[in-house]
Amino acid sequence: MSKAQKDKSTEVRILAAAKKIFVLKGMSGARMQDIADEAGINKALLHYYFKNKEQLFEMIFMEAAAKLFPKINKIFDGDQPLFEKIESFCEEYITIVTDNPFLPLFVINEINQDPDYFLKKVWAGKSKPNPAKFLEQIDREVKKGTIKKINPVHLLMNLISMTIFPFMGKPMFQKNLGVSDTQFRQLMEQRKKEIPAFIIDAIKK
Amino acid sequence: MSKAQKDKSTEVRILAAAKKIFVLKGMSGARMQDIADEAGINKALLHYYFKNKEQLFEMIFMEAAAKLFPKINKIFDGDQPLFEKIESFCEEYITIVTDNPFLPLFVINEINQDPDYFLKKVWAGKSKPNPAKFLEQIDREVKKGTIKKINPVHLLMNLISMTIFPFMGKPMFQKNLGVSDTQFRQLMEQRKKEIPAFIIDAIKK
DNA sequence: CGATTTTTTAACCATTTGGTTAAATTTTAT
DNA sequence: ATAAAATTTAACCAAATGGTTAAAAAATCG
Repeated sequence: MSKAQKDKSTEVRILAAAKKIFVLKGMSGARMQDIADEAGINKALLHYYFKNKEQLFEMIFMEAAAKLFPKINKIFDGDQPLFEKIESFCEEYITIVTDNPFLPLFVINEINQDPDYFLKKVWAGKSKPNPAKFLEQIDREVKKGTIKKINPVHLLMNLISMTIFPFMGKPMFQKNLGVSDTQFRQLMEQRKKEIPAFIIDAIKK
Repeated sequence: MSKAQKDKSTEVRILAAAKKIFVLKGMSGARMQDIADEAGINKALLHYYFKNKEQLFEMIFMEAAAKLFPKINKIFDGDQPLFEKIESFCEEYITIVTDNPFLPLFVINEINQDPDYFLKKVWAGKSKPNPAKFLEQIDREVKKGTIKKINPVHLLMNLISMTIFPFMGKPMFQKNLGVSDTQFRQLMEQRKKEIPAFIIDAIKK
């Protein structure tokens, strides 16, 4: 059992352990025994708390999705000016993901495994991202002449890519650039300002 | 048909099938039976050609890595001016990945599973990316005053993120933006020019 | 044709894995 | 103290899975 977990309640410990293992290994790579070990309990007790792997996985996945998406939606759907929206998105998203660095790859993987399951289960109802408003906002700024002519979809992709990808490519970047964990953290912290500045430089007239 | 060609045709079918399954499901999610089915043969023959899953996986992974990395290295290491390098990278990389859309997620996943294995096996020797030259080149341009002041690492991350991520997030983007496969292909084609233009707008003085 | 190689069939094995069970033990709360 | 709940132990099961085997059948080639 990892010492960070020994004082928590059993159910919380299991969920934390499951999150760690699932997020690290994915649904098919995760072993119930690994989760039990990580939680410092045995398999029997694990099944005493959670019926089966699928149910446990779904809880973890939902929690992950719930952590990643609603805040984005709120920003995209909000009434801030475009540049402020971009700043808010980077700020909030990088903050979340810095504390949960493996979530993006985990979620992207599971979406790729079964896009429809994801659509049905996670985006059932209100939590579904609605980038329409954000896209229209970009379009309006283009037509007003405030920013350069750009396809809003590309701008959206650029924003999301620059914000998310470095976390998924962390080991690659680290091995390649010789960056320590602390340095990586600092880089991501910088990107909260760096990305908005970069984008605004790219599109402002 | 000669003996060697006969061998090769079945072997090639197996490799193609293995690539499809591994890249879709990952190492732990892939089933040998699925690969055999996909290749239109039986499990016995599959093991007649390939000793075990690990060996097969390694061949596929190496092939994938060999497809993705050496070309990048050549561009980063080349003698083109900075802006041309950025253009070449986007052009060539998007071309490769358009024909192998699942490779990036596959490779990123396996790197995350075991960064050191990757380092040792794939980047053993010359094929290891060496972004140093590219980074220094950016630094020189900054000092020359040709481009705005920017941390070269952030610029590199931005370039790679914008180029690679949309392929990994394809299902997400498609579900969210209502984009068909053809439209997605067109978008990626556009990004060959869009990303360099975006970056150059962001950094040029 | 006859020898060799490829492929199938079909059974089989060992291990892993998700999951169960029942009894015993420990902890917690009343 | 005692009942209830939490936890362990340890064995077990069934299905999935990677891998093997031997013999037969089909294709290939000299």
